[in-house]
Amino acid sequence: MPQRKVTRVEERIKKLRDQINFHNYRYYVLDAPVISDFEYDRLYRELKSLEAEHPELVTADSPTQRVGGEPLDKFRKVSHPGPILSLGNANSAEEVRAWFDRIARLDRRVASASFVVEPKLDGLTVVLHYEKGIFVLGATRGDGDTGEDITANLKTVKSLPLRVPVEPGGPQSPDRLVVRGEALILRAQFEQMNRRLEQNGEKTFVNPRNAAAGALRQLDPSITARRPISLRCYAIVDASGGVPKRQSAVIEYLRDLGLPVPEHTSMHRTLDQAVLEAERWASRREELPYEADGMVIKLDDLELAESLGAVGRDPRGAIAFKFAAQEVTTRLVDIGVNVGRTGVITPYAILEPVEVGGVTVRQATLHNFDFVREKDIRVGDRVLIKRAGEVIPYVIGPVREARTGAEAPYSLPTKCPSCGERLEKLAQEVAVYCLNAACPAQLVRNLEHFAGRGSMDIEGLGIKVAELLVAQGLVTDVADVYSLRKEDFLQLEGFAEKRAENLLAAIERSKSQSLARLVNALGIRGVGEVTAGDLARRFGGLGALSKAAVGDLTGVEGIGPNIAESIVDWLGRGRNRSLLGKLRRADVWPTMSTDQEDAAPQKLAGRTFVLTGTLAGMTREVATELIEKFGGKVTGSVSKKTDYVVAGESPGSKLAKARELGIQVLDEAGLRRVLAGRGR
DNA sequence: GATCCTCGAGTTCG
DNA sequence: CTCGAGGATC
Repeated sequence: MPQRKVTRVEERIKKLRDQINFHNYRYYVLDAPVISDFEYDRLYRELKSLEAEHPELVTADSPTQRVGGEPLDKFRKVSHPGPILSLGNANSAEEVRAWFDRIARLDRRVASASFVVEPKLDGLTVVLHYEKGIFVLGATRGDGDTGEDITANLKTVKSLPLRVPVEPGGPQSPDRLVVRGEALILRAQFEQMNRRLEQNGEKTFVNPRNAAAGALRQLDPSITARRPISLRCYAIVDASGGVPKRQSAVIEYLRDLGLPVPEHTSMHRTLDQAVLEAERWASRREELPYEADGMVIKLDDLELAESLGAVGRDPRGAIAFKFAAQEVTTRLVDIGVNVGRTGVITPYAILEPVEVGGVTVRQATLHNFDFVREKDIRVGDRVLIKRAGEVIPYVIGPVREARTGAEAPYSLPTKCPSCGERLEKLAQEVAVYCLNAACPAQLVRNLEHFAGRGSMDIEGLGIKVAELLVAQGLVTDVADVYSLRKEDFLQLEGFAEKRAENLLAAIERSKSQSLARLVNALGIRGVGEVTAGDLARRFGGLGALSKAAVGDLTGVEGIGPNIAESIVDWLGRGRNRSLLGKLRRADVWPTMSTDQEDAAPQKLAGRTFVLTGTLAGMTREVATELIEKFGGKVTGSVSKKTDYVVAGESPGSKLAKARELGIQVLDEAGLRRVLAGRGR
């Protein structure tokens, strides 16, 4: 080979690679890009075309080589330079202190040691090899001694630098540097990915961990490249030169080399402070950008940690303070069915009781029968239960690997569990219905709804009492509550003088509820609080409403042909006409004058509010009332049309959405200012 | 006709 | 809170 001089093309290629690597780092590691996506694309395309013209200049660390190479037959085995250890677990602060006492007895220096606390990332452990600063090999953890070579897949991970240091001028990497990291998918990206998969009718992933692990074990790297894998590095496994001897310095050193490191690591002078920090995160785990199953407490002094040795695979110098599990498996004992107030039949899971996120779960909804069929959930299965930030636990799906073969596919119920009527599946609907208008289960749910908070608000009439009243035959439709007498209640289980009197008084009070609430209370399909309010304003009374035709109803905002049809259908049924008659005779017949509500100046007219979180000085109901009093509107979800989002304590996803859409966020004081007409 | 928005309905444990 | 579906809007 004749000696070549460095050509202009070569220089340009090198410059482009440096720039692209730098911008990758800004974008994927620091999350702070300095150029637009458009400019980035331009650089990338230029490099790509130069490399196409000069294939001899393509190198392994070129950013264009992230996706490349042919699918593999299988992964090559790789020996790790040292054992990739796991971690001992502690499930409580006491267990952490016990760990500390044990190691303090082994070495007196522990007593005055500092600790680093970092999230215990729930992803796939990877081992990354850099030779002379170039990424040459990436492996899975495997059994801790030997892993699999997944270099091609890891190269598609954008936050993994193909060369370190990324920026010149920082610390230099030793000739050989092997780091330990975690490949994972950020929560936000996981959700985005699943939404996209769902839209395309593809199978979604159960959780970020499985998705990440699955993606990295693909033999075809182009599949991996389509998954939004991220990386966090937190330890040095091996190095040929001097590297920091303290964990806190290691993190900083890795960060300075341009490697992504975990967010929210912290240093503590005492164990107590470290434990406090770990406990603090236990209740705020949702704020971490990725899933973590605990916090790791490590001795900052790595030489001291090393000298303590290990118990089996668990090094003594660190411990994982586990969060209460938010994802567990348990046995599906049976599938039960509920009857809703509209007659919809919904399945629910009866589970072997299991702790999830600090509470014992025995039951969980299965949404609808399509869900059961799609996930192929069978009685006897082990199922994965999740109870994330929300309170409500739900079944994610069966663990197919744990099947014994005895589990039979679930078949739809054919009869109503309450009245035995044949169930019908209406055309074009997911739901299965019990169409028996006199079905006792439906009546119970109807009565519960009628007495509920957004309806007639009868205190003391919940589902238990509703069940008793229906079972005793004291109530055959919701209007019957107004003809109940004290003696009726006294024959019910758990009722004595006082309770009967209280309930009767509550029923009496409910007679003066507004027309809007009464319309809502009737439980007409498709008519809820909002629509009931619209109907009340439009018709002013039940008399006028019951004479309405489809054409009159579709004139009301928010009511289209379907709901109009549903209302007319409800009004036309004999039992409902008799129900209305009973209400009238009981003098439960409110009216609403059209101009009654316009007392306050309508200064918020046309403005839409969304409430999230808990307000300190007022309940959400009060806030809603106030906003509506001034002509404003309160809706449940944030959209472009939302004017204000009012955020209280521990707000939900709506706050994030508001930020995303650039909608003004008010705190409680801000809401008061707006209500008072000051500021905006 | 497609997309965006809003409403309704169902939901668990302590 | 989240989903699905009905309704409104472009």
